[in-house]
Amino acid sequence: MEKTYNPKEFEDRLYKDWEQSGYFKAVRDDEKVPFTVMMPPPNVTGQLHMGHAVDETMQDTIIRFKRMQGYCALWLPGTDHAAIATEVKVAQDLEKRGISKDDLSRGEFLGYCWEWKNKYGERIVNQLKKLGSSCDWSRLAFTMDEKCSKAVREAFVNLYNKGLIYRGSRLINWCPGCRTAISDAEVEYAEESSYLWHIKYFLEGSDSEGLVVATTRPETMFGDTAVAVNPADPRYKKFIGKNVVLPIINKPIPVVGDKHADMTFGTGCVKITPAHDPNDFEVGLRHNLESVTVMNEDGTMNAFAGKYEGMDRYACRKAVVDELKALGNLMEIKPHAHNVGHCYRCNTAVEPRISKQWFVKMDSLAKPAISAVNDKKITFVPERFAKIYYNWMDNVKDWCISRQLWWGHRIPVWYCPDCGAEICVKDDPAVCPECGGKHLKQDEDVLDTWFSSALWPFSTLGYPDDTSDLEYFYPTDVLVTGYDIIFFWVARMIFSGLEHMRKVPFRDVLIHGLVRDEQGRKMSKSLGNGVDPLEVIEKYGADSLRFSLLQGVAPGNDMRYSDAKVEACRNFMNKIWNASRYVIMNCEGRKIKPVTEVKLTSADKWIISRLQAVIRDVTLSLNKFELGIACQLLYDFTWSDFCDWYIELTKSALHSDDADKKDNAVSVLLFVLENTLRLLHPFVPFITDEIYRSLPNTKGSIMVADYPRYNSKLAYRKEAVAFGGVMEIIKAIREVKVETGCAPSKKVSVYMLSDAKRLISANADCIAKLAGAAYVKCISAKEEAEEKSVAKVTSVGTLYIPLGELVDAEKERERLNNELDRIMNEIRRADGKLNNQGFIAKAPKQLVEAERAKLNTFVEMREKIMEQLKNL
RNA sequence: GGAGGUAUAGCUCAGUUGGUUAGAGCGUUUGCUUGACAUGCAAAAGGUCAUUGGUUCGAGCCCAACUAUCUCCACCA
Repeated sequence: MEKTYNPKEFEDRLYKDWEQSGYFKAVRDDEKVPFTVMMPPPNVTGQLHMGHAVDETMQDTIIRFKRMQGYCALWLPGTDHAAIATEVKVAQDLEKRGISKDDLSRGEFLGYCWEWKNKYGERIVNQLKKLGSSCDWSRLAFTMDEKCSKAVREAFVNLYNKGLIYRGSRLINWCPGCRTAISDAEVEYAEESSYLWHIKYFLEGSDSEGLVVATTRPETMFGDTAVAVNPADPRYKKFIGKNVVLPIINKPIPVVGDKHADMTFGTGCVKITPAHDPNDFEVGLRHNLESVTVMNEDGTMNAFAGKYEGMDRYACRKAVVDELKALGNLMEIKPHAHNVGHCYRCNTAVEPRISKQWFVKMDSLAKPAISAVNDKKITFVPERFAKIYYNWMDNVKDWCISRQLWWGHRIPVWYCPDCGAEICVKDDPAVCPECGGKHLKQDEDVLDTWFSSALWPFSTLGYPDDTSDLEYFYPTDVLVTGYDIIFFWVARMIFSGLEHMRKVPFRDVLIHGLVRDEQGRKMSKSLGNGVDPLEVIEKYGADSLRFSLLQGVAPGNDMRYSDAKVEACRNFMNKIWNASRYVIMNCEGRKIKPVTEVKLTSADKWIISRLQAVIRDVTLSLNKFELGIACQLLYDFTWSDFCDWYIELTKSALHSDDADKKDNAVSVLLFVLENTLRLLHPFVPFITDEIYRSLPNTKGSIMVADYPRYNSKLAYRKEAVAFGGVMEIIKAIREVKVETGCAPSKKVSVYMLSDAKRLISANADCIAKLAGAAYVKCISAKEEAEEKSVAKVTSVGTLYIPLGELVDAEKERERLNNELDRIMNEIRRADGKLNNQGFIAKAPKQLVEAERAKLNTFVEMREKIMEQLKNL
């Protein structure tokens, strides 16, 4: 083995080997319990970022853990077509190549999309492999592949036939620059300083009385079909039901009473333009108002604007204001700051526009989806995210599922121009089933991306067919994803699963946070602060990246990425590497025995007991999805307990001439190391397998080894606690050396006055080795120690170290007094607790006992220290 | 406007049914080529756990209020 850990040497090689071995494949096995994870399909818009790396690492860790535990573990990978995002990317890419989307037919454009998908889909798969993802590649899915498309058709037609899908008019966001509808998520709001124009609309038949409306958009007045006032507003109550006259075009419109009008804002009167404002649209529906669209698709005014027809909306605004001023209708202009939506792509101000769209009725779907979480059929981890889910589900509106795009699942509805029929069927119809007409035209729109991703947990397993896989692997077990898509995706999977499968899609939803940059900012393209996981892997190795993304992270919390963290993890990998190197080197020519046949030293019993505790705690943590805690447990055990203590403790045996002792030591070392590697494998798969394969007592890959199980027979509680005393002595000797300025290289003599003579004698060699002593000798009276000794009191006895000239009575007194202060504090604290009647009466007995024992030890130590002080 | 998060060592963060002397990494100080590892070892400094109350025998943890900060949703005629 090389002296330093070099992941590049083995990561790719091991991954190929895993793939060839078929370990990733999940085949139904009725002897085993299934455990299923569906990978949230990354968009094929580009490449994976750090957020994906966290998501995939968590899933891989869980699936590897379950696989080792003997479950039939399926992790199903895939990618998402990401309708609008991809379409925009492809169009941009074509533009760079000098091709305009406008010059292409639908079919031609889709050809380019598939080209794009193949390229980036493959790139994503390669990145997933670099991370070590153990997913079943034979099942790799894509939201637009045949399987998923069939599921989409089925789901759509079923909902349609149930009357849960309908077509209706709605106000949508329209980008006059791109001349396309864009979704709410693609609108970016920015504050703009503008004006609030107060315009007087005269009462019909009056040239003095009227209502003053306040508006930020005077140019839309041609589309006004009412003026609204609050029905509770005493100022305007009397106007409700009367008509006012629109200036310029002199059109009478009614005054309606509607709660939308805020009495405290502006003048309290608001003009209602249902075709150009979402709120006004709602008001229009409530009062049966006409909608008048006054603009063309490109943002210029249309014929309803009369003489302004053809003028740009902003030029028109200015002109209208001027004219109103001239007419005497403009009462006031107030500066006003407000948010204006802009197209995320071309930054043009978005224009609300009425259009016909397809919707899913949400009422009947939402109810069971809410109950499923309420009834704990689905659990969010951490629990608080259930609130976010409820918050959205409780207020959910009908879901607009049509998009004016080309890339996506085309809506399976055909229109017959001959008889006017609307046909929704699973298979493309050749003729109109109503009239036999042959001129059927399919709806031009495609479905919202989330419509297909909502079916992901079952479309990938064969739905709508009744497959054996679907029966075995569905419902899936845990869904791992970021909190940012709880409502976009998680919620939709839940109601879709319940609707189409009659079963929840997963039992647990494990939510993680965002990865931010070192300054805590969101990683984004525009800031250019994104970190490419591949570059990190190249520099530090996949295991280091994986460990750094899991360690020290609480579920659901955001985390910051920093090179320093990955570097620290790389150092940990190096530690594992070198500890293993040490163990393997020492195995040479030794007889390896099962630990049950080894005569165990107290150090052996201590480390084996610690190992059992770690096995128990790591397994518990993993079952609760507390990956960060599990990592910390393993980190501390491996570095501190195993490397810093146990390996050092074995050195005196390994450097001795006693072959039997050496065999024993190596056997225990190997046992602990091998278990540790198996514990670590789900987190850091590469390094653990690489080492595992070179251990003398293993064969095959660690991937398919059993996950360690807690064994109470190997938990030597008493001995492990007693061994703590040995460690305390070692630390005490080291402290004395530092405190007295004794050269670390000087081998001191140590005399122990203690009741635990057997323990100390048995470990005298180890203590000497680790503390840098010549020897450790037990004595029965302090007089047996040499004069001019420094004394140190521990909970297992007093130790004396003769240091001759280095002993400075003054310094010694100070040191002992400091020590005494500390002990006195402890005594006061424990005393206070034990004198508290409430504590004695109500605290658990064990705790009270422990406190008593502690107090006794401290009191003993105090006596000894005071005696030392007297002797000085 | 609505919902939610966070506040613990100089920095980044753990701390999950409330119970040892509140931990880790990085950084800092001191000393070490200690036959696996300087990507290392040893020793140490550094915290009134944002603030104020409350519940409890006992609070970093539970409750209330307050301050700061971040995020999401809705949206401002």
